[in-house]
Parts: sequence; structure tokens; C-alpha cells
Amino acid sequence: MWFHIDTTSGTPVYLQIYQQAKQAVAAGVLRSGEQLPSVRALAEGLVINPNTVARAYQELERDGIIEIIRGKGAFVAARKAELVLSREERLRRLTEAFERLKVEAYHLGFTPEELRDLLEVYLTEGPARPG
Amino acid sequence: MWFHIDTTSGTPVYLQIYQQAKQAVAAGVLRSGEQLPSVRALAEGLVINPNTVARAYQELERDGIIEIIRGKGAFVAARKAELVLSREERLRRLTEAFERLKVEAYHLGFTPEELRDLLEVYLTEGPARPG
Amino acid sequence: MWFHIDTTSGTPVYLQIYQQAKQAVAAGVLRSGEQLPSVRALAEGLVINPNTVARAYQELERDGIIEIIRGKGAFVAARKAELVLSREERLRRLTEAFERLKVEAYHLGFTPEELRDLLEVYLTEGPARPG
Amino acid sequence: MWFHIDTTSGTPVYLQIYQQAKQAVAAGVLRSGEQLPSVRALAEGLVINPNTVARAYQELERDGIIEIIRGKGAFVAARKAELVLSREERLRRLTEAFERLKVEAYHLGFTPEELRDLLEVYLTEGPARPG
DNA sequence: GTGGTCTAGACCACA
DNA sequence: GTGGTCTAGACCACG
Repeated sequence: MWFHIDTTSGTPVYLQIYQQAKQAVAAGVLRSGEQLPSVRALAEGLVINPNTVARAYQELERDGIIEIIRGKGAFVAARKAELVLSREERLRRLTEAFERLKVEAYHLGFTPEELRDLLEVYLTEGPARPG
Repeated sequence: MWFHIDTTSGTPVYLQIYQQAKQAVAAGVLRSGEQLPSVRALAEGLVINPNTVARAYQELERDGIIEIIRGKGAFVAARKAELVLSREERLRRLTEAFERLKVEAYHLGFTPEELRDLLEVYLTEGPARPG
Repeated sequence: MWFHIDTTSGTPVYLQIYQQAKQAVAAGVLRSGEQLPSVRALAEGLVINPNTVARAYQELERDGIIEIIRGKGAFVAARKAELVLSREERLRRLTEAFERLKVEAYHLGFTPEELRDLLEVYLTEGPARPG
Repeated sequence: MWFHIDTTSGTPVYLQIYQQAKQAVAAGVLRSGEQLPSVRALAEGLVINPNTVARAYQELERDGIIEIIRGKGAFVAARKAELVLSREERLRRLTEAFERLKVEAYHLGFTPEELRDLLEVYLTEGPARPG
């Protein structure tokens, strides 16, 4: 399950799915012909309404990113060249994500050093668990 | 007026203002005590309704990022999240930010190892620069 | 619909709704998980604009008193302030409430000693009852 | 200085002064002919704009509760019988204030026992001070 | 001048 | 059906 939904972000849930899927295809994480999780399975996994997933898939199909075949499922469409991201572009986007993390950490009152240490722990040990 | 609104992004306008202001404060572009543009001036500059700007400012105020003084204007507040929120809550929110970063990195086609290496570089050397 | 609005009090309508809901939750009149009237239904019942009710609900949500689920409605949340706010902040806010009580008692002509005695009675015997 | 202003309450500052003064007169804390603090002194003490105090005083005069004599100051007017509160009414209002305190304490996550203990400390030792 | 509240009403997101 | 966003514009509170 590699989707991540933030219900407090203000961005519609269906758009979050749309954007994450579109980016994964553009980055080559999802390859042509590969099958996406079924609407029902993804809705269950994300604990959201199936209509919301369906909406995201419809928009993805409308934009030519996936193909929906009734009775079979949703599949990544043949990739258009202009949708593929260069390594430079991928690095640029990742750096933007780093920046967003730094902003969050700042406003949560963490110093850059604390952020670094906590990230280290997080990446090696995984999310903190209660108990 | 360094705000810019993207009406095609799907993110509510008031949230775009909120995020940009938050980012500007974290980056030191807006300093403690500094005055933000008036609600009406910013609304005019961005060609949006003053209520939308007011909403953004109110959210910024309730998150402790700015202080609004009636009849005077909006000013960048001193940072204080670490005094208001419990450490558990602050860690919980930071971990959520970590999750978002991990998901985005995955969707950009980076492996956890690459992410870790790139973060290491980023945190020690600062943002990558073109050229 | 046990809300009532006093348009002559000077207190904003949205705040009156906020305070009454908060009080109802504290008193156990509204229990965890219970659904509040829909924004539109309450607005109609109180003969006010739906936006005003929505504002009250949003403030209640950001203070962790209710949870709003799009397309479903507003529900009383589980209490969790003690998990989000630091103990220092909670004590600070409680002390402010003490101050307000002291001022009001003074303005009602009670001495600090009377206040203390009456509080003692109140806290041990519960609210005074007529008769 | 027996006024207490809550700038976060949403109730206009001038109204808070008005209500507190009116109640003090009604309860007999302020007696006929007694002088109120000057506009300038009160504004300084409460760290608010003198115009705001002046506005409160004007409303108090308009309602016959005080008399403003240019060059001399503001004085409590002869009390109208209907403005005087019975002991029963004063107790009723104090009980309401107790209730408001309990609601606050509840939502801040304090148990009734904690509230009682903290109140005891507060009333005997005064507000907690840093250090 | 500043921001705050409220209304009326359009249109969107989501179940 | 639910709530969310935005607009246009009136009127108030405050400096």
C-alpha cells in the first residue's frame, strides 16, 4: 500500500490519489500495463469511500494515464513521452519535498539538528511505536 | 507581495496563502514582528476576495504563526509551538511529515536507501544548487 | 435543537453556538460519537446563515471537541486535549479561567474568603438547587 | 485594577469593560458617587487603546450607570433600584461562573479532583509564577 | 485606516 | 444528502 492520504490537508482525497498515481507513473514506479489495486481494495486499505477511489481512477483514465477495463481492473496506460520525468526533475521534486519537511519541523519547534537525529532514527528503526 | 496563487492546483486559495506564509516564516523571509500585507491589500493584489485572505490569516493566527491585532494589522509571531503542544504531539506530527516524504520519494522512484543518502547530502550540504 | 441565540448580547453568534456545544459536551448532554445537527438544519432552526453555523463547527473541530466528516456530518470527538497540549499550556489556560472567576466574583461583591467558601460548598455538594 | 480583559474571547474589549463595570455597580462593589479610574489610567493598566476605554465609558453613561464630568472624571451615578442585584441573583451568577470554569477544566483534560486541588493551590498561593 | 462578523448565494467535494 | 470554498457586499469594532 503505497498511497498516503492526509485528510487534514484540505486537498480533496481523490486528488491526492490522482496526484500520487500520476507521479508514480511519471517516475517509472508504475510501469505500462501494470495493474493498480482494485477500487474496493484500495478504498478498504485507505479507509475511504470507494466512490472516492473510483473518482480518482476516472480522472486518471480521462487524462490517459490509466485504462479501466470493466471486469478486469485498472492498468497503467502506454506512457506518453512528455509524462516521463528526467532524473533531474525527480531530484528537483524530491528537494522540494525536503523543503516542505524542514518547514514543518521548524514550526513544530525542532532544530535542524533534532530533525536530522529524528530522521536518522525514523529511517533506521521505522515509525515510533507506542509501548 | 511575493504570494502567488495557482487556481488550477485544486488546493484551496486560502491554504496556498497559509502555506506560503508559513514557509516564508520558516525560511526567515518573514521575521518575527514583521507586518504582513493588510487583508484588503493582499486581496487586491491577488485579485481574490478579502474574506479568503482573512481566512488564511486566521488559520495562521490559530497556529501561532502570526498575531492579528485589530485595527493595526497582522504580524509574524515569535515561535512557540514547542511551548503549546506536548512533545508527544509534536513528534506525532513530525512523524506524519516523515511519512509524507517517504511516500513522495517512493512515487518519484527513489529507493529507501537512495532517499537516505540524498537526505544525508541535503542536510549536510544544504539544498542542491543548479550548475 | 437546544441551541438558543441572543442577538443582543454582543457575543458573535458563531461563538454562542461554539460555547453551548462545548458546554453540552462537558455536561454529558452530548456524548462521544453523537451526531450534531447538520449545518443547514441548525442554520434553519436558528434562522441564521449556514456559514455562521459552519464557522462554529470548524472552531469546535480545531479545538478537538467535534470531528467533521465530509458528506456525513459532525460528531462529538473523544476528549484528547491532555494529549495535544503540553501540561504547562493546560495549566496556563486553567489559571486564566481562575482569574476570570475571581474577577467575576469580585464584581459580584464577594470577598476572596466568601468565594473560597462558596467554591468549597459548590465542589463538594454540587450546584445549588432552588428550594 | 479589577478589570480583566480577554482579548481572545471574541467579545469586544469595550463590552467587557462595560459589562464588568455594570455588574460591579449592580452588585454594590462600586457605590454611588465613587470615581472610576481615568480613561488614560485604565487604558494604560489594561494595555489597550484609550479610545476603547472611552467607548465603554460612553456606553455606561448612555445607560445611566455612570456620569462623566469633563475635566473631573467618571463617577458612579445614583443607583436605580432595578439595577441592584439581590443576594440570590448574585449567587446565581456566581454559580454560572463556576459552571463555566468546570467546562473549561473538563475540556483541558482535568478531572474534578485535579480542578479542586489546583483551585485550592491557586486561592491560597495566588497565580503560579515561573521560577 | 485596520480586521471581524454576518448574509446571500453560487459551485464543488464527497457518501 | 453532507460539509467546503469562494464571492460580493453590508455593517461593526477598534486605533
